Amino acid sequence: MDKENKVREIVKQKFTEYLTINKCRKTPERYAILDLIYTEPGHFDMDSLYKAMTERHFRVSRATLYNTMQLLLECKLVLKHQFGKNLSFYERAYNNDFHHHLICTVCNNVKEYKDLKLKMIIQNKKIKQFTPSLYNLYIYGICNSCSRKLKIDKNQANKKK
Amino acid sequence: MDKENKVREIVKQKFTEYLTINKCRKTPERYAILDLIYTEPGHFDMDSLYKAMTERHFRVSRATLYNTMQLLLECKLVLKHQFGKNLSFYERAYNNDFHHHLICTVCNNVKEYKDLKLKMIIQNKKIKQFTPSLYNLYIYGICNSCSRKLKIDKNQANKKK
DNA sequence: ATGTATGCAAACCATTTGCAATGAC
DNA sequence: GTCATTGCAAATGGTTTGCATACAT
Repeated sequence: MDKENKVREIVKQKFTEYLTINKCRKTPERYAILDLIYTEPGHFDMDSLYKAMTERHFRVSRATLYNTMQLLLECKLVLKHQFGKNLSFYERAYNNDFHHHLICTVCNNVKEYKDLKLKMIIQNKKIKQFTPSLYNLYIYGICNSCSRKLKIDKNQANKKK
Repeated sequence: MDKENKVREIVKQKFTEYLTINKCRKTPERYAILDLIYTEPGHFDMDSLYKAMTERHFRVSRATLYNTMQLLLECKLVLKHQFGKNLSFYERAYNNDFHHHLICTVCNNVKEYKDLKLKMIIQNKKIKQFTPSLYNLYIYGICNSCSRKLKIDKNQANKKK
């Protein structure tokens, strides 16, 4: 069994545990959604997940998607993000190297940014009167390809003068 | 002139500069919104801002509120946050000590968390192929008053056994 | 058998948009 | 006088909800 399949088995077990403890039913829809989420890394939104489910010939209602996502957030198998826009993004949480996020304010692209040292510093912070469970660091700015384009635009504007 | 009034004068000047450079009109609505935002510290959402404007007997449409907020975000006089919920929060940016955010996942309260050392570490990070302009650190967890309540609930559950 | 979870469609609600009227320049 | 900005009301679009049906237990 390759590593990816092993991960999918493990998260399935974890999900089963969670559903059992919380007296929730183990429906095929819930497992199908979890499985799809763990077939590909990276961020996704609800609409693309909905379409991907359909492509897999396992159509579920949007209501069920949201319901299941809520469970997956609660048992920390999925993380949720909101990068300034009015749209939520999600990503798998298990076996996904924790990373921060770089968001380009020009093209809206999101890049992962891994910094183990920074991660440790934030995680080891002792905070008064608060018990942290997870955190998100979003760094906004301009990515290289956008800043290159902006430079070219600027040069062309100067030439015209 | 007290300090608060001075700050309001300065941000007004900064806004005027921005509007001039970008050839936008200097409407009373825009200045009234900026002024209101800078009369009180802390986070606010659009609805409370809308109501506060009305209370001040300066009613503006929601469209204008959103329009103006966009300008204020662009000239960095206001910061925008999304704490997991489907609602945006804002806060003044000028003369507001930069801070991180602690979000209680039980009561949804948001607390400011100031840590100068952490701030400096994050701000001084050199990131490859990316030019950062601002960042948000959101720490999710359970606040003290909620964890106290949870403990009491747990004890009462045990007594019943 | 019981009641939770599903699909569907309608409702919700923050935000955006189109357009006529206003007013900054 | 011109055209950006406003207010209004309608539209948008992601998310939630209510309810009858299906199905996990």
